Amino acid sequence: MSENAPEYLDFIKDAVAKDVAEGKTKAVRTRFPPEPNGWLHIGHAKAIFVDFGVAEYFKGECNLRFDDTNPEKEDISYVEAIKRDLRWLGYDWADREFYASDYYETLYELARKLIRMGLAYVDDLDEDEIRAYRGTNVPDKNNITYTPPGKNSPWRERSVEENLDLFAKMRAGKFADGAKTLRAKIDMGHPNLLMRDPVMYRIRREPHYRTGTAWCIYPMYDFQHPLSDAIEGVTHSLCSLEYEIHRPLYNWFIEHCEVFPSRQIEFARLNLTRTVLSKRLLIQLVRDKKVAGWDDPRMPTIAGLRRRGYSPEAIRDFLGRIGIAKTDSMVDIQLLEHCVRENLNKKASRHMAVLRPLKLVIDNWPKGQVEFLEAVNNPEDPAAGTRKIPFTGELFIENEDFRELPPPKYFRLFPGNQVRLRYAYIITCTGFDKDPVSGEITAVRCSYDPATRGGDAPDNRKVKGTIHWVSAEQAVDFEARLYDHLFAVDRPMDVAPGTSFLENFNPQSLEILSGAKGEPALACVEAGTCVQFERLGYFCADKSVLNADEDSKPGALVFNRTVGLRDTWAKIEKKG
RNA sequence: UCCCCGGUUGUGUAAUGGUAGCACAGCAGACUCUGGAUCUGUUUGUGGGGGUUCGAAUCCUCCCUGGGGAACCA
Repeated sequence: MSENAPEYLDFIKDAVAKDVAEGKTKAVRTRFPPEPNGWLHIGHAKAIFVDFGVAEYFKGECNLRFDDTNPEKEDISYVEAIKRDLRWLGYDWADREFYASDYYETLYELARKLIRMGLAYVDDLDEDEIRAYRGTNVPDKNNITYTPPGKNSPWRERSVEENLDLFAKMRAGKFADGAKTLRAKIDMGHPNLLMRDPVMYRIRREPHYRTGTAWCIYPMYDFQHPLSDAIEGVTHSLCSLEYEIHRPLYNWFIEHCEVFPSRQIEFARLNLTRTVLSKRLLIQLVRDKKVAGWDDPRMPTIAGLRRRGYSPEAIRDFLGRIGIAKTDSMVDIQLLEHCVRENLNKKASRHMAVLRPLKLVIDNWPKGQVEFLEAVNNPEDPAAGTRKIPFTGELFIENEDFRELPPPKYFRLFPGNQVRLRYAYIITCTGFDKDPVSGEITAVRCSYDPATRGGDAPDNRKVKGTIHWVSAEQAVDFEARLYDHLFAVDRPMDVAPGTSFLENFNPQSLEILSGAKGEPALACVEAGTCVQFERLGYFCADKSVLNADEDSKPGALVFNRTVGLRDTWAKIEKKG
């Protein structure tokens, strides 16, 4: 699973290795803790790669734990989706599938333990009062904000007995939602605001997707997470940078609850150019109908990438290359694209397809004759074999492979020029038909050289251009969906204040071509399979996880462009 | 304001006091029945000042700069 693993240790493995060497850790155990409130995306994949990767490197185990302590947002459907994507990515958690919600009773007892130790108390302050007492930023007389020390809650010094009694009543539903909280008694003057008596439990009469109405109090992340780790014997709790400031609190709960000490280590989350990786923003794209859904092939979700044609190997290769560090970074999406190309180049079988068909007529071709020409399925993999493709006197070629007036360095078809039809014959362009009204070129005319069958030139003459084609009569029709980056700029979030990132949405992120033509073999490509259309790019027969009846199938073929081939010509043309 | 964490070519990431390397991108060339693939070559970097040291990306210090935090979310 760690193909392309670098030979050096990243800073996390380095730290874990030291813990092992010093005997602090015997068997390494990590965990991947998704909250079941959304779909997994490539950013999560990095976390998965780190969590499972570190465990694997030290021959330990990584648990899957659903961090489900907020009943308002979570749902079983997300659990299923997360497990599906995790498996697809190639990860296995065996029987170690856990839920923080299974720990509610233990967590409750640990909270009582803290109360008995005089380290937790029931507070009657409401939400706004808690914020005010905490000492959130306030503007002073010069309108400069500052952070004053917090003030103790008037309920902070309740007796252990009273706290125990009130906490039991909270659980029993004797109080209204939000009327009381259980708080850790730490230090209202602490410079780290999170240490100013954080809330451990809140009252919320919201049915939970797993525990139903059994509980009306729910534990908060800061209290629950370190203890869930402890319950599972997690030795290293790896998370993103934003939790760095939570670490003192994480350690405080471990120390005072006197439980198994897990070590939290933080690393930078993934950012990718020309897309967004935040659940909130992704939801907005779906809600505003900018994309067709969570598994729209433009989405950076695992399901979106899969539908786009990305393979798990390509994604893992990418994750291995970007490295792990504490620097906030913005990875160029071209690296991801490089990884798919490299992966698909090795395994995708080649086909010929024409996206924007232009009729090509071979005037000296024997009328009605059909020949079957041999084509290799994958030049990178001889074992993939060959296939026969029908060839006739009426073909479709790519519209952009013909120019009435060729620009400099253009070596495809133009009047008088020779090109090779891939695997077929060398032809010479003799002219073209033009609609006198619209000025549109309706057909290109040429003659073929019978001595060049298969595409070889017996006289060794140099033919610079080779273009792809499809025999008109035998062609299968399909719909091509050409996908491009979701956003037209590298950093979609960089917008003027008051404007939305949606301003940067790329209107050309999807182009649908309904009249595409392909060689007959395309009719049998199964939904979900990726192929290369020669000279065009990698395409994946559409397959959605949501509605199977929309899948690509014979008679209704749909191919999604995963990524185009490297296009040197486009660069030349751009430079002029 | 306060607290925490960062700054190595265009973008990521190594070098753990001892020759600043790798990948992607870029550029140039070779080869090619995909303007693909492959191969070769190549441009660009330690945020700044001071200090310690024979020697500093690395240690100290000040400054600059970026990110994060101040939810009864995770």
